[in-house]
Amino acid sequence: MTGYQHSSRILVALDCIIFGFDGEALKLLLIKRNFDPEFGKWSLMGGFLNADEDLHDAATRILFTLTGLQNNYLEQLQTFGAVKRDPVERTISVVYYSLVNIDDQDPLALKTHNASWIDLSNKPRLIFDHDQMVEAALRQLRYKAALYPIGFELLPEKFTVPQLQKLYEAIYNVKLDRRNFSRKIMATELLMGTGEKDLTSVTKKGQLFKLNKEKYQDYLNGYQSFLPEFTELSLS
Amino acid sequence: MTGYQHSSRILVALDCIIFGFDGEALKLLLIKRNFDPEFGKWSLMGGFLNADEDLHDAATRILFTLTGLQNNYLEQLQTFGAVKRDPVERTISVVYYSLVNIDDQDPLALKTHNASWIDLSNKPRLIFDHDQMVEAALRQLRYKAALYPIGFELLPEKFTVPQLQKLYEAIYNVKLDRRNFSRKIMATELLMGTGEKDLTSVTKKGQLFKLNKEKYQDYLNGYQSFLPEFTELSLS
DNA sequence: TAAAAATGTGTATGTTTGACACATAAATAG
DNA sequence: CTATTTATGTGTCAAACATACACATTTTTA
Repeated sequence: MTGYQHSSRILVALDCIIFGFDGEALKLLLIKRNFDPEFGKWSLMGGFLNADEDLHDAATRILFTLTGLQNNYLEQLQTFGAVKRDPVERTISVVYYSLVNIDDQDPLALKTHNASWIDLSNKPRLIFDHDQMVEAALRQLRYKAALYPIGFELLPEKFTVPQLQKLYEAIYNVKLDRRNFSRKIMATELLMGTGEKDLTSVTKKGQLFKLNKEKYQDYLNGYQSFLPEFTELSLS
Repeated sequence: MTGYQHSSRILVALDCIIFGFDGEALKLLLIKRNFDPEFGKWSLMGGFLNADEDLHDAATRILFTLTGLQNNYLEQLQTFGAVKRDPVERTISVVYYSLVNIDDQDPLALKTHNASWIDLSNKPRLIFDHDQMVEAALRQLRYKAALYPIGFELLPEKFTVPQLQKLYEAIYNVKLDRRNFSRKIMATELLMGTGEKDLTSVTKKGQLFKLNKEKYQDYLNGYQSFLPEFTELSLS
């Protein structure tokens, strides 16, 4: 609601949780701060909302600054607004999370911002309430990836079924049965065979697939759900 | 992220989507504005964030102002931040949604604010981007009610199984099979029989149940999901 | 070249969902 | 007050799905 007598104006920040996948584990793009406040500590990438900028545009800008990427999956997560969350000044932070292909981003931009990809399992303590943000983002990723096939945003354009399985095992931190997983994925009709084989990766077997874009859109639009039984794994 | 050179401070509003259930249909508590701007039009209840106030506390305050209720289910939904969403001044709005027992609230507070319960199906056009907010809230309610038994927040303390079924039919806008629904609900072990029968409502039959608080907590904590097959209905 | 590991396809079993039958209790119409 | 209609409570069955596991083939490694 708006239009009431104005209360005080408040600083609006954005923070981005950036997920990647290296074939084995889920990774986060984190910053070792070479600026104040909290110099030397780890944090998420963030920035402030400009007065003439849409919220989503601001998130896109911040993501672009760090990765050089522009067309990634980017979704608003939640807004954190405890009074003392930032000890320096009262600031609320609108948090976004993004899924990127870890191989695509700009290494120079990473170096400039002193950023690196960290295994989720090795995550250092982050400043302020950033740990809570990451926790919430992981929960949201787990929920969303169960109903929509957004996991593909973390993979290269072409990938094998076992690669995809490893991704889902990393997201949900479970071991899955190869045969059942394959059958289920194939039933979605989301994959199109390329005829090629994977010659690049360490494991040089397995047929390469890519996404069927139309089917993919159908799933994103919610005409059917992706792996609904995974919602069970999304809880807690 | 915080601690960068400050950009401009921005007005932070909150808007509340308040859901109720009258035994037949899902309802929204809406305001016919008797103040500017947009005098005479319908909107959500809202207000501004104070500088010394946690975000969630502000939402609680706004909900209390309108309903006189304090311990309702209240969850943050999303933050709306398009530059021109409020034509008067740049304002971002953090949106919360709440589930209340429609019989519990303070009729005086409603009158004071010119608020009334409106059937979701009869919702008038709302100001600004409030229609989008309602749409997002309904989607979130549908998702959440599938995995967690939060629907009970909309019912009185004691209720019958058919009442509960009507609620879920209203939330998901579907017709459900009485026998299958009953079986499934009973399997959750969430209901405790009171031995009483419903003598108050129009329909004077059916055993009255109340929530098993411990089981309820287990479900809220995500140790198991509530009606997972409903996630299918949450999509789109 | 042989052994080990990863891959692709297939089958059987238990559980869950969704469609439907029947009996009983309560409300309504005459 | 009684008959009819409506709402409620419990049960059964078949189809769909999830899970567990077997086997043959290909690729990698020793």
